[in-house]
Amino acid sequence: MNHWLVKSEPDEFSIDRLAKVKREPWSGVRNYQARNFMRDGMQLGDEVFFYHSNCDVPGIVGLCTVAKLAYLDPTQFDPKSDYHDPASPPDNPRWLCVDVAFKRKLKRTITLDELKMMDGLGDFALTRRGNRLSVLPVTAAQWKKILSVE
DNA sequence: GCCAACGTTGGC
DNA sequence: GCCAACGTTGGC
Repeated sequence: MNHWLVKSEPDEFSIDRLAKVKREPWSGVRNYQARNFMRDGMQLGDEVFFYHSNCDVPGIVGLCTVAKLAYLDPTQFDPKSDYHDPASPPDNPRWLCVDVAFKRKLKRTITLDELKMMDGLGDFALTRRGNRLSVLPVTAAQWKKILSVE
Protein backbone atom coordinates (compact mmCIF):
# COMPACT_ATOMS: atom_id res chain seq x y z
CA MET A 1 0.00 0.00 0.00
CA ASN A 2 1.40 3.35 -1.05
CA HIS A 3 0.55 6.87 -0.03
CA TRP A 4 0.17 9.98 -2.16
CA LEU A 5 -0.72 13.62 -2.24
CA VAL A 6 -2.77 15.30 -4.94
CA LYS A 7 -3.07 19.05 -5.37
CA SER A 8 -6.09 20.94 -6.49
CA GLU A 9 -7.01 24.58 -6.58
CA PRO A 10 -10.14 24.90 -4.45
CA ASP A 11 -11.61 27.29 -7.02
CA GLU A 12 -11.29 24.50 -9.59
CA PHE A 13 -12.11 21.43 -7.53
CA SER A 14 -12.31 21.52 -3.74
CA ILE A 15 -12.51 18.89 -1.04
CA ASP A 16 -16.12 19.93 -0.45
CA ARG A 17 -16.87 19.20 -4.05
CA LEU A 18 -15.30 15.77 -3.77
CA ALA A 19 -17.29 15.16 -0.59
CA LYS A 20 -20.41 15.90 -2.58
CA VAL A 21 -19.69 13.86 -5.70
CA LYS A 22 -17.94 11.09 -3.70
CA ARG A 23 -15.74 10.03 -6.57
CA GLU A 24 -13.95 11.84 -9.37
CA PRO A 25 -11.69 11.05 -12.32
CA TRP A 26 -8.39 12.77 -11.57
CA SER A 27 -8.01 14.01 -15.12
CA GLY A 28 -5.98 16.86 -16.49
CA VAL A 29 -2.58 15.84 -15.15
CA ARG A 30 -0.18 17.03 -17.82
CA ASN A 31 3.18 16.31 -16.31
CA TYR A 32 5.05 13.14 -17.15
CA GLN A 33 6.45 12.54 -13.71
CA ALA A 34 3.05 12.92 -12.10
CA ARG A 35 1.56 10.64 -14.75
CA ASN A 36 4.19 8.02 -14.02
CA PHE A 37 3.34 8.05 -10.34
CA MET A 38 -0.28 7.32 -11.25
CA ARG A 39 0.64 4.70 -13.83
CA ASP A 40 3.42 2.89 -12.02
CA GLY A 41 2.78 3.55 -8.37
CA MET A 42 -0.86 3.90 -7.57
CA GLN A 43 -2.72 0.82 -6.40
CA LEU A 44 -6.37 0.33 -5.60
CA GLY A 45 -7.09 1.51 -2.09
CA ASP A 46 -3.97 3.63 -1.74
CA GLU A 47 -4.52 6.53 0.62
CA VAL A 48 -4.15 10.05 -0.69
CA PHE A 49 -3.85 13.45 0.92
CA PHE A 50 -6.03 16.08 -0.74
CA TYR A 51 -4.16 19.38 -0.88
CA HIS A 52 -5.50 22.83 -1.67
CA SER A 53 -3.07 24.96 -3.65
CA ASN A 54 -3.14 28.51 -4.91
CA CYS A 55 -5.44 29.75 -2.17
CA ASP A 56 -5.41 31.75 1.04
CA VAL A 57 -4.15 28.91 3.22
CA PRO A 58 -2.51 26.17 1.16
CA GLY A 59 -2.45 22.83 2.93
CA ILE A 60 -3.85 19.34 3.35
CA VAL A 61 -7.60 19.42 3.83
CA GLY A 62 -8.82 15.86 3.42
CA LEU A 63 -8.26 12.21 2.64
CA CYS A 64 -9.25 10.15 -0.34
CA THR A 65 -8.37 6.78 -1.83
CA VAL A 66 -7.47 5.43 -5.25
CA ALA A 67 -10.73 3.95 -6.55
CA LYS A 68 -9.68 3.04 -10.09
CA LEU A 69 -6.28 2.25 -11.53
CA ALA A 70 -4.73 4.46 -14.18
CA TYR A 71 -6.67 4.59 -17.44
CA LEU A 72 -6.80 6.77 -20.51
CA ASP A 73 -7.64 10.39 -19.68
CA PRO A 74 -10.41 11.24 -22.15
CA THR A 75 -9.98 15.01 -21.77
CA GLN A 76 -6.81 14.91 -23.86
CA PHE A 77 -8.89 14.18 -26.97
CA ASP A 78 -11.71 16.59 -26.18
CA PRO A 79 -11.31 19.86 -28.09
CA LYS A 80 -13.71 21.54 -25.70
CA SER A 81 -11.70 20.59 -22.64
CA ASP A 82 -9.17 22.88 -20.98
CA TYR A 83 -6.93 19.84 -20.94
CA HIS A 84 -7.18 19.08 -24.63
CA ASP A 85 -3.80 17.98 -25.97
CA PRO A 86 -3.90 17.94 -29.77
CA ALA A 87 -0.34 16.61 -29.82
CA SER A 88 -1.24 13.40 -28.00
CA PRO A 89 -1.10 10.53 -30.53
CA PRO A 90 -4.45 8.67 -30.58
CA ASP A 91 -2.66 5.36 -31.14
CA ASN A 92 -0.32 6.05 -28.23
CA PRO A 93 -2.03 8.47 -25.83
CA ARG A 94 0.16 10.44 -23.51
CA TRP A 95 -2.09 11.04 -20.55
CA LEU A 96 -3.72 8.89 -17.92
CA CYS A 97 -5.90 9.47 -14.92
CA VAL A 98 -7.10 7.53 -11.91
CA ASP A 99 -10.34 7.82 -9.98
CA VAL A 100 -10.20 9.06 -6.44
CA ALA A 101 -12.91 8.45 -3.84
CA PHE A 102 -13.70 10.74 -0.94
CA LYS A 103 -12.78 9.39 2.47
CA ARG A 104 -13.11 12.30 4.86
CA LYS A 105 -12.27 15.91 5.50
CA LEU A 106 -9.62 16.69 8.07
CA LYS A 107 -10.82 18.35 11.24
CA ARG A 108 -8.61 21.24 10.29
CA THR A 109 -6.22 22.24 7.52
CA ILE A 110 -2.68 21.05 8.01
CA THR A 111 -1.04 24.04 6.43
CA LEU A 112 1.92 24.16 4.09
CA ASP A 113 3.55 26.38 6.67
CA GLU A 114 3.29 23.66 9.29
CA LEU A 115 4.49 21.01 6.90
CA LYS A 116 7.58 23.06 6.17
CA MET A 117 8.29 23.45 9.87
CA MET A 118 7.61 19.84 10.77
CA ASP A 119 10.62 17.86 11.96
CA GLY A 120 11.35 14.33 10.93
CA LEU A 121 9.62 14.23 7.58
CA GLY A 122 12.88 13.72 5.76
CA ASP A 123 12.82 14.31 2.03
CA PHE A 124 9.26 15.35 1.29
CA ALA A 125 8.33 15.93 -2.34
CA LEU A 126 5.78 18.62 -1.44
CA THR A 127 8.25 20.91 0.27
CA ARG A 128 11.21 20.43 -2.01
CA ARG A 129 12.34 23.69 -3.44
CA GLY A 130 10.59 24.58 -6.65
CA ASN A 131 8.31 21.56 -6.53
CA ARG A 132 5.35 21.79 -8.85
CA LEU A 133 4.17 18.22 -9.10
CA SER A 134 0.42 17.87 -8.77
CA VAL A 135 0.65 14.18 -7.88
CA LEU A 136 3.45 13.14 -5.57
CA PRO A 137 4.46 10.29 -3.27
CA VAL A 138 4.27 10.34 0.52
CA THR A 139 6.12 7.74 2.58
CA ALA A 140 4.30 5.69 5.20
CA ALA A 141 6.31 7.47 7.89
CA GLN A 142 5.42 10.89 6.51
CA TRP A 143 1.77 9.93 6.25
CA LYS A 144 1.63 8.82 9.86
CA LYS A 145 3.52 11.79 11.17
CA ILE A 146 1.44 14.33 9.27
CA LEU A 147 -1.88 12.77 10.24
CA SER A 148 -0.82 12.70 13.89
CA VAL A 149 -0.97 16.49 14.13
CA GLU A 150 -4.50 16.78 12.80
C1' DG B 1 -0.26 40.81 -9.32
C1' DC B 2 4.57 39.46 -8.98
C1' DC B 3 8.03 36.42 -9.85
C1' DA B 4 11.07 32.24 -9.02
C1' DA B 5 11.33 27.70 -10.51
C1' DC B 6 10.85 24.56 -13.78
C1' DG B 7 9.04 21.84 -17.95
C1' DT B 8 8.42 22.06 -22.83
C1' DT B 9 9.09 23.63 -27.44
C1' DG B 10 11.43 24.57 -31.47
C1' DG B 11 15.22 26.74 -34.12
C1' DC B 12 19.69 25.78 -35.20
C1' DG C 1 21.85 17.86 -28.67
C1' DC C 2 22.00 22.67 -27.07
C1' DC C 3 19.66 26.39 -25.29
C1' DA C 4 16.69 30.60 -25.58
C1' DA C 5 12.01 31.62 -25.40
C1' DC C 6 7.89 30.73 -23.59
C1' DG C 7 4.12 28.98 -20.65
C1' DT C 8 2.67 27.29 -16.23
C1' DT C 9 2.65 26.50 -11.28
C1' DG C 10 1.92 28.18 -7.00
C1' DG C 11 3.62 30.70 -2.91
C1' DC C 12 3.66 35.16 -1.37
